[in-house]
Amino acid sequence: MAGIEDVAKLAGVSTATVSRALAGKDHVSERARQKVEAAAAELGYVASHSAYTLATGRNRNIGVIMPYVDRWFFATMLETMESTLIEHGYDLTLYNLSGGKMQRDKIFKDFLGRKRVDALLSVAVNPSADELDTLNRLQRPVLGIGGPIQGARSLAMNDFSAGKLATEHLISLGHRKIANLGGYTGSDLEFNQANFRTLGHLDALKEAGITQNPAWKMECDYTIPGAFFRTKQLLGDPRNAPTAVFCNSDEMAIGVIMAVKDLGLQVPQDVSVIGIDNHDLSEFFGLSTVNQRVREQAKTATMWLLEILDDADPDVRVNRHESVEWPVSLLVRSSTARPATEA
Amino acid sequence: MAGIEDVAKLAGVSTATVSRALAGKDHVSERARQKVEAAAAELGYVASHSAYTLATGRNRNIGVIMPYVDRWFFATMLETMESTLIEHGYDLTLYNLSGGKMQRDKIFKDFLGRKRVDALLSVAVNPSADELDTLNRLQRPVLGIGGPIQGARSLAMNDFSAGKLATEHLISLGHRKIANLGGYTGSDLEFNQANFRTLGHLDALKEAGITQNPAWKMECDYTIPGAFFRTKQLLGDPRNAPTAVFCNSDEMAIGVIMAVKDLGLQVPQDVSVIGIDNHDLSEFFGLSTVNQRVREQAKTATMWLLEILDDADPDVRVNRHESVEWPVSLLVRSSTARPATEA
DNA sequence: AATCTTTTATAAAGCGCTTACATAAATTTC
DNA sequence: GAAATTTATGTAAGCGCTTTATAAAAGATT
Repeated sequence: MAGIEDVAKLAGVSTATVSRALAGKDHVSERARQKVEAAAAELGYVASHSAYTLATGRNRNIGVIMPYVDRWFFATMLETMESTLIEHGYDLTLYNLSGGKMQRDKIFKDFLGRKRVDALLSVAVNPSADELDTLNRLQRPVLGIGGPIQGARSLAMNDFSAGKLATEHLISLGHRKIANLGGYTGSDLEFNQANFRTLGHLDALKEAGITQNPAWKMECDYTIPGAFFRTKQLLGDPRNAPTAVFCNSDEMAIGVIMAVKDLGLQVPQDVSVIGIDNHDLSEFFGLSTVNQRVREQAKTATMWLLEILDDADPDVRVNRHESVEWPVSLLVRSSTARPATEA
Repeated sequence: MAGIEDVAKLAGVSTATVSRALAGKDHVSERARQKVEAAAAELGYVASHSAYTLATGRNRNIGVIMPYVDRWFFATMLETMESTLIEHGYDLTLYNLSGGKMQRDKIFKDFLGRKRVDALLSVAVNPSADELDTLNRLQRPVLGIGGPIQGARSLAMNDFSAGKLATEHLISLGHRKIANLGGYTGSDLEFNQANFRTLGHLDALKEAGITQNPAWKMECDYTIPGAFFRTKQLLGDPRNAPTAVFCNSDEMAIGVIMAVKDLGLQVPQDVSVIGIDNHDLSEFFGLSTVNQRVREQAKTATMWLLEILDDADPDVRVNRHESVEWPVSLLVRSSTARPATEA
């Protein structure tokens, strides 16, 4: 494979000139630049990335760390981040935490320390104290998205407010009997940022003076089947059924809609359903939701990180806690309406 | 940040010993190894990856190139590949082609040439002649999965056989009126390997002596909503409706099931439905399908690539065309049954 | 024509590791 | 116990680029 010396020889200049010409820098005559470009093209030369990195200290590579990749929210985030990064000349190295504790440890201990990435995009991960320490030791910008990261910047929607917004919509329609499908509250590492949406929900109920039936606050695994079976359970006894369900995610809301239909009931006539996310399938299901514009969010975060990286001022690149709240909005479709009992 | 010299100084040995000790190589005394390990731990030292790469020529990094990431098949492949790679000490760099033609060109022209990856896992991509050329010039192992790659190894199921298998199942149940939801056949770059499943379907019909109503061979975009609306169309006229639908993917099959229910009909009593994939949601929908065990497939391919990379014989690492067929099997659940008209 | 600027090109010094080769220490063999 | 062998350690030469200091060429100024 051709190296910089081959190009220099063919173009009849020094390697320094080749380097400058190809990097688009000053102090290269037009004539030399053309010769170099022609030679590089002829040899199919592309500068070795590791040599570039070793010489400059720059990787042009961003690490993305997320707890799953085969879920809509994460896959969508990832796809948008990748496109944005490629467009700006950056590679994306994926670190996926779904492989269990040992793998998670390996990623934090061995991989992140290798100085292979210029910065880190951390999507909805909840690092432990040790992991936080590793992150800080990296001395590289870290940007949290989909949830805050201690001691680092973050861009995330306010899960509490989003949950409150959704529930307030239901209340404003006249619903008083409102169920919630939320998340597990297991170990710290498993803690899901989205669980805060339930807190917002509860706050909205409290402000409206509504006392909730404890059976209507259900834990669920954020999947369609999970929500489906929970709903069957929830609506099993018609005398004690809610008139509306707020789900912490659209995927669960879709499961709820399916279950309602399966029971021979109708959405929104018999049960109103609202979720959070604006999932790609939500429009199809006519689901009312809180739109968190995942793609724009991912793009904005990625661009922000790139700006931080480009900043000449090293002080700016030092991490500081600087949370930016990503605005969300209610998106009313056809899955929510006034409760029938009110009519 | 600590470098190898710092560790050497602290441990009271030379950098060569540090390198050998940390790489777990021979010719290091137990005493020295322990001193080095202690020093490395104290300083939080991890070898710089670019220096390692420059010195050894190895990246310990695999490129994964795929047309989408926010679809179940691809996201699942990706997640499994990542876990498998991390487990074996490799990073994963993602190249996603969904960003359009310009981005695709950029990836092939600029990124792949950077010698940043040791090998490439190409998931269901159909490279053009030029792109194939780039791939070959890389002089790195390439393994196709989810579809063959010219001049390279591949591990993939036989889409033709899978389509045939699914349709034969329907025929063996007594169905003669069978529709198919398949893919677009647009430009070469957009060509979807999964479209071959339709060819297998047609072959099965032909062998059974069935002449298909041309209106029952429908193009569809491999999504749930797409299949939903196609099905409404297909079953709109009951006098001219098929008794079974074979879908090139489970996602479409799910859309079909929803549409059938929405029309007040039942699966499988009124319409049998079968797909291909064994999507995570297929069990929930009771969908009969051709199981292609995506996770095992991804893991097998990744391990194979790693073995090729580990092989001392450089001849083995040279690419050759060596297609391995991934076996699939029929998985009958409750969405297929004998046609009612036969009873 | 001689001097001073400005522009363009080069030589060479790293970047932080690995590893072949050289050397020293420990072990075995006669 | 000396020679031969094995094992441990160190020295230094790369790996393939970028970039700083330096020199050469070209232009501008007297």
